[in-house]
Amino acid sequence: MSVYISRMSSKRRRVLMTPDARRQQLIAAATWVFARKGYRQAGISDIIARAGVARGTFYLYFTSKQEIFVAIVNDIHGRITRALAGVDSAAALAGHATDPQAILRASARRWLAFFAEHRDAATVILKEASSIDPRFEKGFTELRQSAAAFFAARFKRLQELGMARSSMQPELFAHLQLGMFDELLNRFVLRDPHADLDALAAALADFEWNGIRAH
Amino acid sequence: MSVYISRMSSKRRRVLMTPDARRQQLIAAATWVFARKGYRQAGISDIIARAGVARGTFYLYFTSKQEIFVAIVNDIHGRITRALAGVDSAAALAGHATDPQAILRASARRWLAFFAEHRDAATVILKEASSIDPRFEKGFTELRQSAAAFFAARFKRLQELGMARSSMQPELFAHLQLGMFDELLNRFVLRDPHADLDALAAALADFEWNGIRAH
Amino acid sequence: MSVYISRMSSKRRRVLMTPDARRQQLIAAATWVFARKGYRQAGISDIIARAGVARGTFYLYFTSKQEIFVAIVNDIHGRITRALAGVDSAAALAGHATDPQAILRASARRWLAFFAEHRDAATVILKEASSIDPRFEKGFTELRQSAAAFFAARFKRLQELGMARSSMQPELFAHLQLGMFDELLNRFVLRDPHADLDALAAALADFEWNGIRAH
Amino acid sequence: MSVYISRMSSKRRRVLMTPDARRQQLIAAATWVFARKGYRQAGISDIIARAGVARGTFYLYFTSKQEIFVAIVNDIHGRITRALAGVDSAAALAGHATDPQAILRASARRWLAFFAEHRDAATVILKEASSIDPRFEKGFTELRQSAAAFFAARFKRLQELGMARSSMQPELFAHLQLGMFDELLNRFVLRDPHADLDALAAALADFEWNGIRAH
DNA sequence: GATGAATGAGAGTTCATTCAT
DNA sequence: TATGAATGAACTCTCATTCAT
Repeated sequence: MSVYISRMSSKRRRVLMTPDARRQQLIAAATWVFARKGYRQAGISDIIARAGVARGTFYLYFTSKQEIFVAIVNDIHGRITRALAGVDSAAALAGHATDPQAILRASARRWLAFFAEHRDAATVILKEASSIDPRFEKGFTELRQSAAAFFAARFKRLQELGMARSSMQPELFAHLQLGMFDELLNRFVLRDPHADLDALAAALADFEWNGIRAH
Repeated sequence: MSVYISRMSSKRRRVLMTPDARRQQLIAAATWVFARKGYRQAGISDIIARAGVARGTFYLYFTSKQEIFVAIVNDIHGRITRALAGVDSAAALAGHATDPQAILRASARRWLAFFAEHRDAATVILKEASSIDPRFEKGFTELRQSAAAFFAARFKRLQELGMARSSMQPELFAHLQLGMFDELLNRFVLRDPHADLDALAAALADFEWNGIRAH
Repeated sequence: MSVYISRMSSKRRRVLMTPDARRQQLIAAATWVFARKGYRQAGISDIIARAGVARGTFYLYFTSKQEIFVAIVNDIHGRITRALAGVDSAAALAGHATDPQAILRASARRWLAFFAEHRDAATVILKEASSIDPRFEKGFTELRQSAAAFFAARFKRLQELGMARSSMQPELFAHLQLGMFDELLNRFVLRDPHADLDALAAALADFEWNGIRAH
Repeated sequence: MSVYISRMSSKRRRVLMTPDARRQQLIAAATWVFARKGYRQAGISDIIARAGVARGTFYLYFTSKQEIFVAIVNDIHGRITRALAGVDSAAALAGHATDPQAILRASARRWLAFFAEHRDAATVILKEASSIDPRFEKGFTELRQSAAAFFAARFKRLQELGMARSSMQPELFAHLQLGMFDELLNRFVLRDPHADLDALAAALADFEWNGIRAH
């Protein structure tokens, strides 16, 4: 029965695209699939079904499932790196240079927005980052390292300006911040398209700046 | 090839155990395996090899790979629940009731120690918690919920005592705390058997209590 | 439609065998298949269909198609080596020690009979020996080397006894003999179960001994 | 990846050729490829890469991979047929008409030289001749038949002249000769561009004429 | 004519699960 | 109860062939 159904629905119309466009299309499809099924659970079948191409087409652009995954991670890494460059200068330009908490808030807001915009890619990263597959270890480590280094550097600047306590280790703080981001993304942002990013960013910055003590 | 080897060297001695003991033995083996390979990478072969049991025996105790995974999560959930009951009272008993930061520190210290003691189980949880598999969603959600609720409740008590700022939402704080815990465990505790738990707990409590502002 | 047919005819009865027996059965099936289809053309499907086992069963005994091929070649190599040991002594025992042509004839007869008995294996060797696949190069080279060395050694003995011309290089003669054997097998023996091996062996020995000159 | 490389470096210049020239070019490329990789290992990709032609172009000249293979075999068959016509007359012209061994030697020398000159084509024939593929059976059988018939006819002439023993069957001798040729080509000529063809031809003729008996 | 992106049947392989012993 | 040989659906990947440009 399913044989007949597939026979009827198949006979795909051949659609030609430039290699670059097809590649991007496949990366998009794979991101979508990986975000929903996870790397191992997802099959090439899912990806090509989503992209609407034949099996062989996939292997015209990527030599393996692994390769497209790396391509996705690199793609995101690139976007993040580019975004990173803009975050601080943008925050500074916003004229809050003298208000650290405002800087923290603006920065957090931008990060949350960035991942909200790249929901699927962010999901892939968060879901698979802890996967044990050693073939991907490198990509994820670099990604996380980049972020941690960025946060640590910014914190150090605050310390040098005498604004942040010098008793706090920058690297440790960077990781705590990463952990909080992960959780906020996982819990609130990625699950809810209408999450109030402003409120989350404000609360986070407030906590980071003041702690929980009632002064 | 390996067939011959096993035939020659093993010829497993039938070790009789009570059903409960067998079950526990299998859960322990599976925990060890899942922690190292991840749920999907790990095969039944790995588990039975570690347990020293035949293939069929596994299915005498668990109807599927999925089921033993759920059993592991439930097992841990139980341990955590039991541990949770002791954490606060223990902290209180320690006589720091009047020093909130000390309470936070002692509590964090206990949590870190708990997971350090259950390294493999903790690894399984952290690695697979973000797995998308909806069959596991429930177990993980409950686990996390339990922890979040516990943290939120404690924070609320601090607020009621006028020790913590009332502008901070308990639920949000609970999640931030969870995120920081995850990261500390992942980055420092689970990777390093000799991690300095005291220092980590102290730093965490200090940050939670004071934030990063230079007062 | 074929779906239904296969559904009806499938549901294989599960037949248990000892690993050794199953292994031999698979080697036999693969030899049969490779002899008829050639290594690359033949699929695992053909082998398991012939053996009447499931796909997975094959991989229980061989890790790859390549491996079972090597197993076949080794199997034959072993048989040949064992046969080689018997050929000459047997020929000598036959009491023809003083009649070189009779020795050549008896030896040829035995060789032809050996390959006639292992028709499929012989076919595999002859068909695939010239295959370019470098993964099999070694096995075949050894096989051929063994045979060539054996022939060369025997010829040298004849020379030392003053029975064979010393102007003929043993190694070259060994190869010429191999070439003739190949052709006889290919043309006459392997294609025709009723080939007159006595006649072929006699003609070959006659030619080797006397050449074609009318004395 | 290679996609980018080829895009950047190639952008193939449309080289216009007459259909016949294209066809020959493709046959040459395929011969080269098949000789090195074997029929099944070789891909259309290899052939078009060697020919510097697009995928579709190949199918403009040959309807299938199989067809170009047949074309190669026919091509060689034609060359051999043409060469055959010249061999004997040439040998005769050389004035050795009265010395049968010299005729054998000269003939062998010419054959060896012919295949040495068409090394790749010869390799293809020898490697694939034993391929089981029934689609190619015909071509190879004809090829071999032609050669065998030629050798048999010449031998018969020697017999009629009373120079060769009449007890030797011409057809059998023809095949023995073919077998020896195959082996010499395979072992010595095709592997070594500097093989001493004179020596090989002399040794072969000597053996054929005199056998191995010490007279 | 010529191109090369696209196709999809079919290959080899894996592994959770079953069942004869 | 315990065993481990056997199963087969599902997976990743290949490549001769097609066809829109």
